[in-house]
Amino acid sequence: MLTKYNPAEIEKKWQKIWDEENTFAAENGTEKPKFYALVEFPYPSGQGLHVGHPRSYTALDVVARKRRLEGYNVLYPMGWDAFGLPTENFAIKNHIHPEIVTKNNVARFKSQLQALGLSFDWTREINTTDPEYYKWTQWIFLQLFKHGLAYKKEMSVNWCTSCKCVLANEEVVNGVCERCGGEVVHKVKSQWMLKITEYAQRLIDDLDLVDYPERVRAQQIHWIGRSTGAQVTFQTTAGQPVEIYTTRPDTLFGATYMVVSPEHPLIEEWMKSGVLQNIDQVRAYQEAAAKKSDFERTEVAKDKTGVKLEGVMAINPVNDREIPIFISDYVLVSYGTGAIMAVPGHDTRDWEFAKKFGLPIIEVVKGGDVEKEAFTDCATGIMVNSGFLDGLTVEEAKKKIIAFLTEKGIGESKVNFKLRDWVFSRQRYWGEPIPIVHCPHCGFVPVPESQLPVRLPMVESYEPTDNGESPLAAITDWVNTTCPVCGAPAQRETDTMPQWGGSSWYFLRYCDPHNDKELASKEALEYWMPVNWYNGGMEHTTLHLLYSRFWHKFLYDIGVVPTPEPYAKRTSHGMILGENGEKMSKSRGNVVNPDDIVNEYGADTMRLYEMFIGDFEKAAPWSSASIRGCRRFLERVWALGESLVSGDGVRPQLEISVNKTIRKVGEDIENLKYNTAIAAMMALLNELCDAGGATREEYRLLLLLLNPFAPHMTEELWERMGYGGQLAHAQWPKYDPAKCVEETVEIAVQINGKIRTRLQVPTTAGAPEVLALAKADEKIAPALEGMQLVKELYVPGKLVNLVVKPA
RNA sequence: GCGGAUAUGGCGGAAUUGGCAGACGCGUUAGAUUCAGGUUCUAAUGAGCGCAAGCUCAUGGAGGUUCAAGUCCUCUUAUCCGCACCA
Repeated sequence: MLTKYNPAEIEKKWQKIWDEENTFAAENGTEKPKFYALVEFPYPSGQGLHVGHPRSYTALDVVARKRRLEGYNVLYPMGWDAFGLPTENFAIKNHIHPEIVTKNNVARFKSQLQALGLSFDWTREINTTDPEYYKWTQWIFLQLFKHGLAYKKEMSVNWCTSCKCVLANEEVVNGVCERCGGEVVHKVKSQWMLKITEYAQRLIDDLDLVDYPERVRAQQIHWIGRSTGAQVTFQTTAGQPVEIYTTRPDTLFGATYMVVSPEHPLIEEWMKSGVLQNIDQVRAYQEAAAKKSDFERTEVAKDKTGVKLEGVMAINPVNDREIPIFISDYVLVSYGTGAIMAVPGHDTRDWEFAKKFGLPIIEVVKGGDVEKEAFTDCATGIMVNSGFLDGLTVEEAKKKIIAFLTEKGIGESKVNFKLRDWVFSRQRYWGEPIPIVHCPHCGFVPVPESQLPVRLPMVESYEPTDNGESPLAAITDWVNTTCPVCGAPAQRETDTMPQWGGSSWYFLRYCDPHNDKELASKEALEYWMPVNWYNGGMEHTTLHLLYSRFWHKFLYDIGVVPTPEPYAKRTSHGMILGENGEKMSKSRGNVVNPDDIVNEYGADTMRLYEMFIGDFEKAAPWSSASIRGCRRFLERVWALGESLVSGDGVRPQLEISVNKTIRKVGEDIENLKYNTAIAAMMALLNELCDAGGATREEYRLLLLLLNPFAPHMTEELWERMGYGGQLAHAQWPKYDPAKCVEETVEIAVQINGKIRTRLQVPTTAGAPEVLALAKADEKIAPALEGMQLVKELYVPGKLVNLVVKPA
């Protein structure tokens, strides 16, 4: 063969062949076992591919390629999550239509991905901005609407002043916009909402049905934030009762005041009815609270503020004591009932507030010093100053008080979630139009399914407006329509969906991407779902991952999909950092462009390096020095093929190494341990070189093992060596467990836990035999002289430990 | 503050149920080859002591359990990620 390894040439060659032959196309409706591998489809940004993308894509490509060799029908698809703000902003700035921008970006991304030799089934490529795709995104929205899970609500929302757009709670990070870092303020707007809260419990419970990493599980559970407590009714001197929520109903006797959020609706009533005496003061506080941005609100979270409501008192239902009512922004209108009973003795926030406003602090659980700080540790305490609860433990008191409240009809046990409903409206152009018509007579009317998709109108200007209206609102001949029910003049909904819409079900579309009758056929879904292995970033844990589980559960409930969960197994890769250990970013100047790496070293080296860089689940800094080691390894593999040694099959002295490597590479790939799988292949290569070269069969096995990582090079060598057919259609090698065991093992011999010598013993030797050998050893025997043998241990295949003491 | 994780050579990282710490790679050093340089090959490479056989110390820190601890327990420090007035 005697040619130099030239990745540029052979990579192009094989990419062309794979493309022309559709080598990696998945088949619907075969008898073969299926395997559905999925990676998060990218947002085709203007910057092109990042070196972080291939880490995830290559990892599952390795799995997908291995599964194919193992005889599976593999679905490993790719597509584009192409709606979104950066495209729209770029389009506005450069006066190019977002559709064109998207097309260009997709073309660039696709060629970059293809240059990496990823075995995606490109016949199933999808694009969320394709009307044939978003038709079904809209269809799902209509089903949600018809089942009462999509509703419109006047509410205070997060408004990004820079994007000029509403954000979901999940999109607000540290009080600023997750995407652009812009200031987020509150704005009261009428918004489409999705009732994800209806699924809160199931989104927690069904985590037991799937295989997710602990950190993902924990983060989702924490985000959903279930708590159990009680809702209790407090009467007031003004007449109207106030409902409060507490997780500590046992401390009810210690409630010395009440706090309601500044937005609590009862305040308006008390103003109107005239019972409230300090209206001006209360108004001023409400306005100040409303004006604060999310950022300020979290910044100044330390110091408690508030105003007492003069003229109205609440009545503690267990002892009929009148207690004052305050408003304070430490109570959130959106959680629980927007009102709390304050127990300063046993809640830190209440304690701070009570100290500041000079309110009484009553100890109701013994064990702390409530004058010094709130005693919140409820596990140990015994109830005091609590009437009929005195002497009980906290747990007993909780049960007893809830029984008491329930019997009197003034309270009940109650579960609350931190999870809020999903704000689903965006006031931007480049998104799926929400398929609803506003009719003055009929209200919100769904667009008939036969009229889907509601296409985005082609327009000249799609700039966001300062008044908070969608740019679509200005396109009157699109907005004005007729009511599908009564035929009267009506108007289209002008808000669009958030980017999370299209990505909440895309994995279903891959099963049957060209279906124009359904989002995917029943047969296709039953065959392919659930996704067997889904890899993606941690940043999507509380956004995409939660949203898509919610949509999927809904679709399951209405009989569209066959599984309660979309993804059987989820894994998460670590980030690839810049060479300086910091996150890669343009401003830090540490960005590595994958194109440059492919050009300089080839795609196979790039793939191999990204899999070898470190623990797959952890962040790892890029190293331009280390990547050379990967290229060197491939060159050595190449060179090994040039001088095969004669011999049939695997030579006896290499049988064990070869079998062990086959086992290790296979197992490591399944366990996300790509780095050690590669290390094992490197070790085998070293051994083959030490043995003077590889036989034809040994080399063939090495190429098979390496193929998922370096598919082009191994395919080329497979052809040159004439192993027959294409490697892509070959069979993954099997190992013989009997041949993974050496004939002799090296045993460490310790005296009192310190290693004295090493011994070769037959693998089959039993404990007495090995111990006898050890004790007779020339290094060990003298050391045992005059000592008393207290204990002798033999760990099979590992070590002997002789415990001695002076006789 | 709460939740999750991490800490091992100069660097990235290995290490089944507790059982020989540092696999594999990078880097470095020496030598060989080629030479304009890179490439390639061989050897060495945790630290300290020793001519050597060898010894001692080493997995963020301090204790503990154990014949045996990177691994288990307690405390502690640092870093990263997520959440954060959620009653």
